[in-house]
Amino acid sequence: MKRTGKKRANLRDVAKAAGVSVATASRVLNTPAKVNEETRARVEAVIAELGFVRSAAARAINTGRTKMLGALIPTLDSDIFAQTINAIENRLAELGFSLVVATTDDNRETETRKAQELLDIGVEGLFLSGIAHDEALHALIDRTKVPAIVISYYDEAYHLPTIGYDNERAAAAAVNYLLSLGHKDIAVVHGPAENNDRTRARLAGISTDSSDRSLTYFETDLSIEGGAQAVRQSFANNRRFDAFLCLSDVLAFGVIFEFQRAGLVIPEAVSVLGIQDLPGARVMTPRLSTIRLPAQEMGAKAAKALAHWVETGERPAPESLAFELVPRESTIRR
Amino acid sequence: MKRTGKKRANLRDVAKAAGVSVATASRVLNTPAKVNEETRARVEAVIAELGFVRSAAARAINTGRTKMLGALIPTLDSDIFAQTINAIENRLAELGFSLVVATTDDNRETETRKAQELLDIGVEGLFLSGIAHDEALHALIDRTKVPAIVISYYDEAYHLPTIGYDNERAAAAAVNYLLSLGHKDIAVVHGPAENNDRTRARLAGISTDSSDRSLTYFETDLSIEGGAQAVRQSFANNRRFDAFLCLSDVLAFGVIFEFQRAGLVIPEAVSVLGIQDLPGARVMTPRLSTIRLPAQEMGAKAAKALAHWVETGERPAPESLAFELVPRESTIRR
DNA sequence: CACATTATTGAAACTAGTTTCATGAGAATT
DNA sequence: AATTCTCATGAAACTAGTTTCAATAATGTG
Repeated sequence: MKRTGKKRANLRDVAKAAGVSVATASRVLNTPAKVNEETRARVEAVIAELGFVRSAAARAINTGRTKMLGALIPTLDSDIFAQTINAIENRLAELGFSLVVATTDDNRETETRKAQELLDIGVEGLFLSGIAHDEALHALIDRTKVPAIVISYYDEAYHLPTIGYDNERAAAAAVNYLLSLGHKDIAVVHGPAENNDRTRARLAGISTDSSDRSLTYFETDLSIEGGAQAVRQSFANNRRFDAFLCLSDVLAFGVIFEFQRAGLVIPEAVSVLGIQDLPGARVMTPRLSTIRLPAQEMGAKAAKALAHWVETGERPAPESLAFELVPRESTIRR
Repeated sequence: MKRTGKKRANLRDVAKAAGVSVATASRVLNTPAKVNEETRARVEAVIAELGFVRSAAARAINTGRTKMLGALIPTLDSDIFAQTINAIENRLAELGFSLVVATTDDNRETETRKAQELLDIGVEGLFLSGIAHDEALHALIDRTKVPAIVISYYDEAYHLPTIGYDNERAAAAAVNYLLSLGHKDIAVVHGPAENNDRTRARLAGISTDSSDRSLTYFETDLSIEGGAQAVRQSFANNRRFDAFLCLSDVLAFGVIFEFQRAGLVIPEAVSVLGIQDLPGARVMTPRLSTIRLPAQEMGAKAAKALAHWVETGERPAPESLAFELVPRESTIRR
């Protein structure tokens, strides 16, 4: 182990320099009201002088508190989680918690491993994305009893509290809107369904039980480029649709860009509908019609709920956040 | 404080149950080779049975290691940092470190406060964005001697190692490219300069010492909407330009969308150049010409450098990452 | 002025591990 | 057979704090 010159000052050093006991020095840090004003001033002066920083580890060992929470998310390299994580971090900072992020690449083993690592470093609670997880992760949560809440998903019946929107109903609202506009022949563009329960729930929401409509599925990368690819594939198949229902705004961006590249005008040539309402959606040309998911609100509520759970031991109730159809310029009646 | 039923098993419990000393139990965890095979098996069985998880805090208190690093970034709610942070987290995970993120809103006091909090919870190193920081933050870093490296910025002379690109030269390359295309009357769109040294460095790189060119500045929000606003303002002033130089891709997106809204065709009506090369840049229509900044590479290198510094005490050398002009469809010779 | 109450403070125990040092048992060397 | 060495192990010290308990000192009450 390295030893960078003189070691850091600890509470004993402070106590000695201030001529008090470690107990009193500790009190200055934790319950200053219980310490005589003069003594407190003296100790505080020494603390400043020595540049004393109390060890979080030693503190945690006694109180059992680390004030850290962990978030397991598929990736940070995507607008989709940015708002949520940002909102979580902001709210958590207000509540005095720190956020440790870990990305899973939508891989369940990775998720379980990283969850274990987060617990190892002492996080007091976990944010999970969606409800598809390894059995081992469930076992880990059961065994350690660590508070864990699920975001981006709402399912009242799930064994962990979920705070999110109902992906299935959001997707259903999306198709219904397109149907209400008279679209019959719809292309559905979605990201990988295999390991992504949010995508699966959305797919479930647009079930094709009626015969007066046709749904054609394009599974692609969950990215702008992925959306563009889906359109290129439809061109290659020489297939025209009334509308493109994109299960995520990023896909819709790619779809629109690719149609524009082909010289086609949205929404006259085809209606395009997204889900999410990313910041770019209302600025792009044409402005993207979409189902707005309250990412920010979700992050804030999830942060508050998990912090409260950790603080009080009271398990929060699941919360369903309302999504909202935001019709803009990329959809038109047919 | 809460007491959730029976408390968690600790090493003493394990030792007692296995009929060994805590020293031996500790050895099973840390230096299993030094323990007799039978004894080890017995202890391991007890560990599994009791569901023992060693406390990271107690461990950290002894070793002084938390294996956590902190990142201070302006915001997570922006594509700009997503790639970098994602790359950092990925690389760090490989190296056995966890990442704690803290957002600063480009506010220096917030940054200093959160830096202190990160140190309080025991991070062993810090990632900072850019070189504009509070004096108090510098003092904190000096005092605690915590390894800290700066990303998104390259300045060999800076008192902390910088790993990033030369914002000034990147911006210079951008103007020079526009000038080389014959553009004389250029609108420069940039985000808030006040608290953002990257923006300031980029502005410095496009100094207007020559008289055969004109630069008109639009300071706006660093967002897609901000870019759109700049264009609306230029319309309101009835002002036409040869080109829009956007000091960030997000601004360029907004600029292009707003021109398209006005029915103008890019690049025929006006050239638009960005800086960054976000994922959407090469997919949008028209594909955005930009200066590519190696965000991913930067994140990976920064992660490696800081981890190495923390592990070995060897301060890394500053690294300048090459930016690259990526001419695409949004610029044209005039 | 005697007694009760409150405010300060320190010694020591305690948190959950790691690590040093000493000891005893075998094994290897001379 | 005596000595040396290695291996396995435990006791106790140590990390850096918090907290309990007891002991003063100071103040208030009757």
